[in-house]
Amino acid sequence: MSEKASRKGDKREAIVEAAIEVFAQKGFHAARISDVARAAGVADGTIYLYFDNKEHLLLSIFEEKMEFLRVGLLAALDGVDCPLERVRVFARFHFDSVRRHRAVSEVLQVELRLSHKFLKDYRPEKLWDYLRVFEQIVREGQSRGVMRADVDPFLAKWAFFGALDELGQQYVLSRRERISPDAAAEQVADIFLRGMATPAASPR
Amino acid sequence: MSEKASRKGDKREAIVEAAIEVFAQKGFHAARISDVARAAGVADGTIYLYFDNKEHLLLSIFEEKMEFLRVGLLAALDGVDCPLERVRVFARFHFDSVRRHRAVSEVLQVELRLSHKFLKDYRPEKLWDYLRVFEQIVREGQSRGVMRADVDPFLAKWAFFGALDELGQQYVLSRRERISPDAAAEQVADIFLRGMATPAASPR
Amino acid sequence: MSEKASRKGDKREAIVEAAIEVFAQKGFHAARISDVARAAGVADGTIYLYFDNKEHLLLSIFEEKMEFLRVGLLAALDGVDCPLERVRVFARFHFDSVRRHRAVSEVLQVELRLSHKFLKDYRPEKLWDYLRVFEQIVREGQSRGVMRADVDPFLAKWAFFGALDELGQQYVLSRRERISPDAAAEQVADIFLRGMATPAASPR
Amino acid sequence: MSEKASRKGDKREAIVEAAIEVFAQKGFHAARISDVARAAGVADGTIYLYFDNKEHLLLSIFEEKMEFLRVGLLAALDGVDCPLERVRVFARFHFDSVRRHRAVSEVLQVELRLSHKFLKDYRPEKLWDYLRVFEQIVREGQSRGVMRADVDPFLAKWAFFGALDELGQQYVLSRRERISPDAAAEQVADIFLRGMATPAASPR
DNA sequence: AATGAATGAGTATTCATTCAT
DNA sequence: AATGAATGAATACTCATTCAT
Repeated sequence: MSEKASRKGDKREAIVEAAIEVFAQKGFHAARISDVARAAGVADGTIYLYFDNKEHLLLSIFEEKMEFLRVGLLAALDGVDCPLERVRVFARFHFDSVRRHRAVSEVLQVELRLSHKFLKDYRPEKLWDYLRVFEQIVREGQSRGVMRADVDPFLAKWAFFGALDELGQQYVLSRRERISPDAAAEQVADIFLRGMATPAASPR
Repeated sequence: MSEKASRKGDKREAIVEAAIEVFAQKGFHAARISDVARAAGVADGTIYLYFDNKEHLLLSIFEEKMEFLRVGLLAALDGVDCPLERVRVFARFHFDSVRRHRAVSEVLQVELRLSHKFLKDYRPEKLWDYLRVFEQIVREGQSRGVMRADVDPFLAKWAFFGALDELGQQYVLSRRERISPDAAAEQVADIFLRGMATPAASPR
Repeated sequence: MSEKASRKGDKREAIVEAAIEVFAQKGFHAARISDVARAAGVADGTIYLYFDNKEHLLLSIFEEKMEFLRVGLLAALDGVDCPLERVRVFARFHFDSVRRHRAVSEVLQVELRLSHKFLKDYRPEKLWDYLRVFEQIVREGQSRGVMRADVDPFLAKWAFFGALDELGQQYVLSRRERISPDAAAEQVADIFLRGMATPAASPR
Repeated sequence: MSEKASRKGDKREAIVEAAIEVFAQKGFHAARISDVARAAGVADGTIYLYFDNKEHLLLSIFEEKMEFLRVGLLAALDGVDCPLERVRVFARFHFDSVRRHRAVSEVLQVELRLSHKFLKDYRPEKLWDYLRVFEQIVREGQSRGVMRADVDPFLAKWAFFGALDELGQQYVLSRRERISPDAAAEQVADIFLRGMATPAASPR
């Protein structure tokens, strides 16, 4: 990779990281492009060489970080065979990511929801990819007979994500650490695991 | 009630209902005060006789509708004794409300989150009141021995709300009716009910 | 005078006095009609029964207080024969009025100048009447030979008023009492008196 | 000076000059920022690159023009030794400036007073600098024995300025030229000169 | 005469985006 | 590629005034 290309990558990366910090701190709407530019050490106009507009910058963060999350999730699940156990690993991985990348999580969970585009027009394929992993776990659990056949994988997927995301939000937004990510992971895992397991497979 | 008082109430009510429709349709940010005023059949300035500013109008909708929701919930729960059954009634009531008051739900679930103030500064006491009902159900279930003692009522509450809210959002935002509120209610109820029940109390 | 008429006068008077206080305190522009109404103990609309509009209220204050000032000036000058001495009495009377009616002075000197209408369109006849007294003093002084014939009474009048008004403003606006109204009166009187006197009539 | 610097200076200068014309013609309050922008040939937003807000623009005009005035005054006084004569030169210079920069004078004398901030909060140091020249003339005249020792330089300064300013206002605001700046200068000079001179130094 | 709820015109300011250099 | 000065659209809010009661 040439020096120039390297610099190019650096600059784009600097903007993304600066944007995450600025968006997490001030919120997407209150954050000005010039704030991000200053934090990234570039000129305002430079941002537009890498991103179409302010919203696209937010969406790029979303896409890249969700993909990063999905890859990490697959790695965490690697070697875990039992579908019930995989549910627990999923929950643990999610809350662990929230804890380790707090600013990123705040942007993903809070600011991204603010984007009307995201909610109404944008199709968050990367989120769907991430959650499809859960859906697969359920289907596998059902075919193995450890999860109830009358669980709707599609609905369960959104319910599971809602639970993770809401607790993640409460964790990120609460200054006082009223929520332990570890405890949250186990609680959500316990509930969904037992909630979806067949009586035979259910832990006592 | 005197003619005057009646009219006065009507005007405020008209503004609130108009705001719900306009916010649901155009989104809080895109909605202009003059849009709300026109829809309510009042002058722009009149809105400021009843609400401090645009954001306060949104928050007022939240407060009033959440309170309405909580009262309805208590009525729905009235006469249902078993804590496990009460969880199911809660879920059913929630999705029923979403279906019946779609615009309100869209504002509460989607547009409200646009408000940075709501997310960062505002303390949504009315939401907490609504969810506290669930927390009480869990505590009662635990003292009756039908719910596991190692369920954390606080965490379970937010997980439950996250599941309800996420599915509610998917329902409200999806134009194609991929999600049936009835099915969603039963799924969430099933999962949480079984997920929190003691083995003895768990349905087979 | 009937009770009703009396009340009517009282209400108008209350508005005028309230307006003087409010205008002096907050400034004409920053003062809201509702501020004046509250201070006067009447409804907003009531003010419009007595005054055409906000500006007219200010102008009415000006007219009435300037007339009051002119009458007081004539009384103060009564019995003072020597034109040079009359100049001194004028200066003393002016600063004495400023001191005794500070709020009124602030409105007259400061806020009134803010009225574009006053400066561009409005013809402040009452001010002219007040200052015409000075012009007459000069003319009398000239015909008696105690004031120089090459003094232009018209120009001298405005110069004299400018001096009085500027010092009055400095007095009213300075929180720290850097200016003594008494000293100011004597200084202005001394300068104009000697400045306009013939060498023969000039005090040594 | 580089091309860039030149253009940059031009743009700011263009805004200042445009503002003077627009403020003089329509008045500060009636003038819209977009009026100034159009007159200056720039976009509305550009004005905010150089000035914090509308009021700051007015104050900047004041500062710059008062400084310009003071420098010109010192040049006019250069070589004039006698304090009494310097008073006359001051008066002539002032009215000459008013005549030659009518729009500037109108803004300084009339529109500036519209600013509540100017009157109540702002400390017009540049005006003080300008008038301090007069105060120095008086002190010098006293130490040379050509001006009465009982003249208060501070009070005389404000009286003198009041006279100049009031006549300047009457000149600027009167469409019909009822006031000759030359005559006004001589009148004010004559009165203050004789009014402050010692009997020995007083012109016959 | 008095009220005060309702009106709605009017505008400074922000900031994402562009583009000449 | 990078800059950053310049642009200009877009809108919540105020408050003098009105008028039905």
